[in-house]
Amino acid sequence: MSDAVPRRPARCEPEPPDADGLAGALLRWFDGRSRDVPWRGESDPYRIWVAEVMAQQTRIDTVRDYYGPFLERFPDVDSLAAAELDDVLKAWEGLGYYARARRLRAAAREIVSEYGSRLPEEPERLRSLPGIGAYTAGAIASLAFGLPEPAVDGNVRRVLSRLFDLAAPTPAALEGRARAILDIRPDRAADLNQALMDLGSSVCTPTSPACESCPAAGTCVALARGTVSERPPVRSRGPLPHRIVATAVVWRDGRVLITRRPAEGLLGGLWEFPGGKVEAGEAPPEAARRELAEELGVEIEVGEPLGTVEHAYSHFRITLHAYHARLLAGEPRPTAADALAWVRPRELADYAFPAANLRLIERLRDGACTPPSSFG
DNA sequence: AATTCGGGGAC
DNA sequence: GTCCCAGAATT
Repeated sequence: MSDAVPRRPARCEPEPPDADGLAGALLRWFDGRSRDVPWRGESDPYRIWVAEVMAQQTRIDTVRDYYGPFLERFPDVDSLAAAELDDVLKAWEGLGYYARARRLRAAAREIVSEYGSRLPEEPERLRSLPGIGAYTAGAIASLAFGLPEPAVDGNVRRVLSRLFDLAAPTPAALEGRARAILDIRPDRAADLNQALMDLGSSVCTPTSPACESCPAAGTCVALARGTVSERPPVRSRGPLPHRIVATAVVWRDGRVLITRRPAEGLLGGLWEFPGGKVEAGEAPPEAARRELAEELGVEIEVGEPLGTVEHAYSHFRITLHAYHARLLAGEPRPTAADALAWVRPRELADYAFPAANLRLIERLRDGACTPPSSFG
């Protein structure tokens, strides 16, 4: 792969970083650092796999809060494979990207049935499992099995883009550069991968990187050329769409109605209070009545507001208007949702909810878990 | 190559 | 407010 080899520089440009010296510099720097990622020191491939999936697009400090409890709940591949999806999602509640939890469980079942409950070592086989892409396959192969496989995450992409001053590198090009570094010390591939990631998160940061204290500053082409702030390029996004949503907390005999979202798609498999989009020119209570009629086939009376929640997702933001309500006619049947349940307020803690709904549940608890007197 | 898919922390 | 995070899957 020709991309793996740095091109010869034009005259009067800095020497290209030689992978040889670079690997040594990275390892010396890495060896002197405190090791604080939650799975550092782990040798169980299962536990490393769980950590890497949790870490996808998620900060380490966030993963830290979920990692221990998840492993306590699901200590090995077999326990995860045998678990109900609802229970896995509950352990994932608040982490986001809930397809990860569904795929993690699906992959566990495949590992049990196809691999005798042991993760395969080969990157290609890892890559074929649900939820394991190029990065995670390389991370597991190197961290758990010691193979010299690249693991290019967002940090490494930024570090390599700067070290080699690459304006728009393809994934294959980045993996080639990473592999060239690993091949110098294949015996320490895991440490080199982690050094590149750690460097990106602590020194070679997106804005105001600490180049003066970077172990690779001497061979960084972008630093020499003054292009660090342009590597990698930022692509600006447009303004976030804004959705206004109305939801109903329907009470009956001291229980509230919740519905489960379809497994696929946004917030797949999570529970929520039923409701939907407020159409133009529509008042939120009116929207709540219409949505429950359409989705559950019931007529409701909308009562006093429970509160309003603002919440931002990656690609849009919502304003959530919630109201106490009660049934007037009909027995709810899930059509858009794939299940429903009547639960006591304190039992809500047993179900996995999106963050915005958790804010509503908080308010229910502040209200002593009781409906307005008129809805008792 | 572009989109979808969460949530939160840093700035 | 914007950006980005130890990305994967789909189109």
